[in-house]
Formats: sequence, structure tokens, C-alpha cells
Amino acid sequence: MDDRCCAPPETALDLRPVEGPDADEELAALTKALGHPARVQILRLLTHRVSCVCGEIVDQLPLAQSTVSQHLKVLKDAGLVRGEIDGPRICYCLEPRTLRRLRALIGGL
Amino acid sequence: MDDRCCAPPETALDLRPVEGPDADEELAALTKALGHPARVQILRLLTHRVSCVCGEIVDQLPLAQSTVSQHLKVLKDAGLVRGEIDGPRICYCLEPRTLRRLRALIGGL
DNA sequence: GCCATTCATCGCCATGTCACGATAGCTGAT
DNA sequence: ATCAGCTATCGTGACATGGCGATGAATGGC
Repeated sequence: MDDRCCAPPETALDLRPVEGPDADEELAALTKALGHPARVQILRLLTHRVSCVCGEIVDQLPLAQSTVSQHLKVLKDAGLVRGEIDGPRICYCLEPRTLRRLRALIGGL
Repeated sequence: MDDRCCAPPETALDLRPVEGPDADEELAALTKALGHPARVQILRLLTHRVSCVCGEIVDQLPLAQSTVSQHLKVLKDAGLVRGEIDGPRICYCLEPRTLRRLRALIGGL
């Protein structure tokens, strides 16, 4: 249950600035991706189960499979989540690097 | 220029939980409010000028006055910003309490 | 090869967001 | 009282988002 299926720990730190036009755009994109209750819940699920979850997410949310898939796409496009193929199913897990980056950007406010 | 026009320092700390359904909704609402480049820029302006800014915000952004006013409304409804009437103009300033809350919620991920 | 499972994608519809100009409400000065 | 300046709100149009069911593509097992 808690075997990880995707992540290399990825501990390199991010040296990009937390201010300026690029940072503003980046922060806006990340918060926009997070700006929906279902997506927050998905991220929360992924933080709680140490390892990656696949379509169990669908079972945990009161939404259709296609809707959940769209939300996952938003999170993936924002870089907050990564999906890797694991046999017939797909294994999603957090991208801690991006989460750290988000914290840094918000901290810069 | 750096005379404050609204804020009582407001240092009471927020004891509400950073997880659970309510926290999810709250985080989604706050990040949604932040999820637009113009609104990030507005917040950034308000952090940089120590005091509150009023319609100078309009001058700093490449947007019409009505558009900026709408963005300010979004930020105000989310509690990230406060506006107080100051003579003929309106003085906006950050709500550091809400910003701290946002940091706490993101930290809870 | 064939089927069942899993997930992504497509259309579709309803609703929300973003931008604008125009208008209305307040306030302080004349 | 009137006028000028500042801001909020309204109405509108273009576009994005969120939700769903249906369809498609890939995989593992039979």
C-alpha cells in the first residue's frame, strides 16, 4: 500500500526568484490549478496515502470518472502531480518540488 | 506615503484546523481568488508599498478601471484585502491575517 | 485473437470568468 | 448648489470552466 511507484526524492532546491513578472504568472497558474475543492481534495488524498493512488481517487470523490480525469489533467499540467503508467492503470503521485515552489511563492507575498 | 490608513496589527493567531472538508473549501476559495496574474500583481503592489494604495493600482496595471475594481472585489470577498473609505478615494491594504491563514493551509499540504 | 478493465478524450450544455465602456453614487472643493 | 474626481456597479460579449455520458486507446488475462 505504501510502496512508491513514481517518485525519485528530488531534493534539489529551486533558486528561481519569488518575485517579478514571471513569478507572478507562475503563482497565478499554480493557485488557479488549486482553486477548486475537488482538486484540493485530490491533492490531500495524495499526501495522505504515502504512495501513489490511481483510480481510487474516483471512488473517494462524488464525481464521475471523466470529471476526475479532467481535474487530474489540470493538476498534472500545473506540475503539481505526476502520473506514471503502471500496468493497466495509472499511478498518480505528488510532485513535492512544485509544492515546495508554491510554498516559496506564497511565502514571498 | 507610508502612513497606514486601515490596519490594526491584528496579531491573534488562527486556531482553525488546516485539514478536513472546511479547510479544503477554504483553501480552494483562497487560491481561486489568487488564481489570476492581475490579482497576484495587485497583492504584490500592496505588499511593497507599506501603506495602502488606492487608485494608483489602476495606473500600475494595463487594465481598465472597471476591470481592476472587479479584481479588487474578488480579493476583498476572499478576505485577502480590505478597503476603507479615505475621503474621496478608497484605501486598500492587505489583510495579513488571511495571508497567514493561506500560508498555513498550503503548509498543511 | 478476444474480452474486460482502466483511463483519457470528445461532444455537449450550463454556468462562470474576464474584459470593456457606460453609468451612477460619493465626496470635497468651488 | 454645483462641479470635478474617484470608485463601484451594470450590461454585454467572448471565452473558459465544470459537469456528464459516450466513445476510444492501451493493457493484462483468458
